[in-house]
Amino acid sequence: MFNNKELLEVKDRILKEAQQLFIRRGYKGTSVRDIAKASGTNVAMVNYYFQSKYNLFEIIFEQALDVLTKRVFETITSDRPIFELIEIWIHTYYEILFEYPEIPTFILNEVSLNPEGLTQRIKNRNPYGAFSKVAQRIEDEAKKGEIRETPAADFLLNILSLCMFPFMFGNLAMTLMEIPRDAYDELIASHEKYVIEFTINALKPCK
Amino acid sequence: MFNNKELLEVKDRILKEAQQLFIRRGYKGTSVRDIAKASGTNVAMVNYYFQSKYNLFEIIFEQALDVLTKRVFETITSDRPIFELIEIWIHTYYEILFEYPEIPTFILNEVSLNPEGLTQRIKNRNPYGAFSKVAQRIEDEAKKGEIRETPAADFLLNILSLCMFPFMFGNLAMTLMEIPRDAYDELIASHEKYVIEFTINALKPCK
DNA sequence: GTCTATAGCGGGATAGAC
DNA sequence: GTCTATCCCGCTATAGAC
Repeated sequence: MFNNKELLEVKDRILKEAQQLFIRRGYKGTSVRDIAKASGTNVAMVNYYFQSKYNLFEIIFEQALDVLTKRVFETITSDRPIFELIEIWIHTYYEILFEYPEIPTFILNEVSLNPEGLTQRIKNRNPYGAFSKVAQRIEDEAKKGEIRETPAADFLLNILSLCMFPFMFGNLAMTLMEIPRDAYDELIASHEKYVIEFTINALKPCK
Repeated sequence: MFNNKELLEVKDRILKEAQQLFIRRGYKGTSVRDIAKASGTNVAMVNYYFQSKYNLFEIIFEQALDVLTKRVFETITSDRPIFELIEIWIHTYYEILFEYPEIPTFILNEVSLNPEGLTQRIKNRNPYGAFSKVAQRIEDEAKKGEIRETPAADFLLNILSLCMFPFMFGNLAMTLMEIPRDAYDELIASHEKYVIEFTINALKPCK
């Protein structure tokens, strides 16, 4: 509901269009004028509701962090069998990124352009909590002989790499291969299965 | 040699500082005034030698592409044994990115902000040539039973993911873990070894 | 709450003196 | 080749009428 632009309150229309523009064109590449025009209002309204461009940007940035972290944190702290957990973990990332493919590029890029201002916002979410639980899990499974000896931090980084990079590479890949969005989506969907298989093969001991 | 700023010609000083600034702050985040000041000259000189900001940017962008592609293309078309080739392939990426860690973020970000203008420049390099040779190689080795059945495109994407993402993630990781550049460099160096092991384990059939 | 008008700054580019 | 001065534009933010 409320897909109709006209039915949304001005404030929400601004938020919605700001999200599109900031994520696609970045902070520097987006002007308050662009946001005002896209949401069918004017510059004064944007500042009336959000005080400043940067303040509006911070709200969008936090929303993007939510998308990338909330569901995944829930998923990886569950008590499923280890290979099932890994499969669902990867699948959750692909499902999220299928819907919001530009978010990893957006976040990493804005953080690298403005580290002082933005990293604290990520730290506030305490990502260590969720990840240390996974680390413990990996250690236990290795002791049981279910998986190979595996440094948890390196493994975590591999999962992030294998899930995020294909979407960050998407724009480039599509134009290089001269295929439209749909076709790349299909490639990505089959890539997900390969990534799961690849990861599980890498972890499984050869008995 | 010529490390001393004063000994370089004005044109080369501008190129050098423009590289730093464009790669670190992006096209939109860098002004011609910044470049002029950093190279100890003025705006008029930058335009005298390079006509426009965008023209100068294109030169820097091409240089960045060179860094990321030239050595790797040579490496992966060699006739080494397959596992040795994979090890050297990954190692080459890590060696390059150790020296220029910001380049993948820079390229992917600028392409996503300006796809029409920049992707043609990548296509011109004909990356298919090198990659199709690797694809053939993977197919042959799978037939011989040296490695598992492996879709070449997916495998290539995994290699890119596992090599590039850790550097793109670097800025964020460093501030999250509250460690300085040196410490992250050490983590990356040991991560390289894990990535090689991980990849080879994923490929090796369990005999 | 909404809008027009404008202040005030920083951007890219160039004219023209030397 | 080099530099100063300047044009003109687009940006963020706000004042003030309604």
